[in-house]
Amino acid sequence: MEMVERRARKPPATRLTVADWTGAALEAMARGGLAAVAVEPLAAALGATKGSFYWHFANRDALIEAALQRWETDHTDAVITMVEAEPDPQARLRTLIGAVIESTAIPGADAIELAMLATADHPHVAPVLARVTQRRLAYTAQLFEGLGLDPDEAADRALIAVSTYLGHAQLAHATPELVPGTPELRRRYVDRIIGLVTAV
Amino acid sequence: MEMVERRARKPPATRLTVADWTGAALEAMARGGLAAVAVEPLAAALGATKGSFYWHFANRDALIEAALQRWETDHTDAVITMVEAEPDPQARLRTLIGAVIESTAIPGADAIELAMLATADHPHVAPVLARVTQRRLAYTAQLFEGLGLDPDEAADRALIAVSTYLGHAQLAHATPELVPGTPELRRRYVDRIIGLVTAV
DNA sequence: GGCGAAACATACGCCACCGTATGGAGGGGT
DNA sequence: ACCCCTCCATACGGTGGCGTATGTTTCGCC
Repeated sequence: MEMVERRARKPPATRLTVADWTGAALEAMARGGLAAVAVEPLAAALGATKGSFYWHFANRDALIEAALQRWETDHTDAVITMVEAEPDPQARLRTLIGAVIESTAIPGADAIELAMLATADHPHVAPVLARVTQRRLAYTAQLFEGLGLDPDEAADRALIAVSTYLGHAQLAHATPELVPGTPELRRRYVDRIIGLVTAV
Repeated sequence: MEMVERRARKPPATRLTVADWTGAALEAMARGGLAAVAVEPLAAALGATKGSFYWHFANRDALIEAALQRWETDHTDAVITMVEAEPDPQARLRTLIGAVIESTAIPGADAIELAMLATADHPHVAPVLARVTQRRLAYTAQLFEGLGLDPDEAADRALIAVSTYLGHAQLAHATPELVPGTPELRRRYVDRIIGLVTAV
């Protein structure tokens, strides 16, 4: 979430940077998915033309690759570092699950991630998705091991927990009316998830 | 899964029906998502031209609507009727979860559903998705109530169960290497899911 | 203050797809 | 046998996006 901010933002009237393009690409992806990462619309949104774009990038694919890479580095461990502030594994797990469930409640928060899941087949998306998921699973399993579970059981529960998050994100996006809508309901819901997923 | 089979299939050499077009649309959707439901490619795949298509349908949107409606009716309660064969609620829940998890292991089985989730914003997709999800949640909650849980708790657990399925389907599609790969591992995994989700 | 390169605009050809217009084939009914 | 209505092919114009080619500005720098 860095802010390079070379000059003005909306009507640049000045030169654009690679970060401007990747940033616009990620915004477009959040709104309309990978298909919305199109050169000419992005140029229009930035107040420029394709001439600018094709100086900074070889083609559309290069932009996609750069944007995804930026997302991965910007995004990785954003939650985890927050969770690590908690003392014991139990509290960490609650913070983690609470945070990710709550994130699905604020509209557009997981838009890029949902867009990537929607385009998981894409050759540039797949490896990013695999790495992020792998990291999440490993970290979550580690939390469960901290609760005293053996590695097998911890791995399975991590898979269940991550699946539950992904499915909830999907539901919150596709059918928000079928998902706990108030903070209190969500709190109760998170409590029940934790209760089930940490059951002895 | 009916087979109308008017005449020959691949090189029709005869007239096409609405079902031919919606069927081809669903196949294309399973392979390439909603974006792959394109008139001219479909016509080529059916050995016809656009002239045929625009006689049966007003436009591409009408085809999408018809295909989605067909999917919803063909698809609804396919699993549920199988589950209803089981005697007690406990066995029903196991059959249900086992079946849906196993379905994510056979490639392309949930392709259309994943494609719909990937395009949940589409005005024709959203209501279909909402209805199907609503039915699933209601049925799953009913199963949990059959186990003696009060409605609130049953609803929450149904949401958790459905979310877990959706997330698992997502993972199995995006990163199949991170998901239980053998029938034995999946059996153990399903057992653990059931153990957690039915915990007292 | 002029020069060269970096950054951008303009204009073009191309492709894939949508939708329309219009002209046939082909089979049923009488 | 004819006709008509169903079904389909052909041909066309239009749109949106990709990539290239080639000017044009703007800046750093000496």
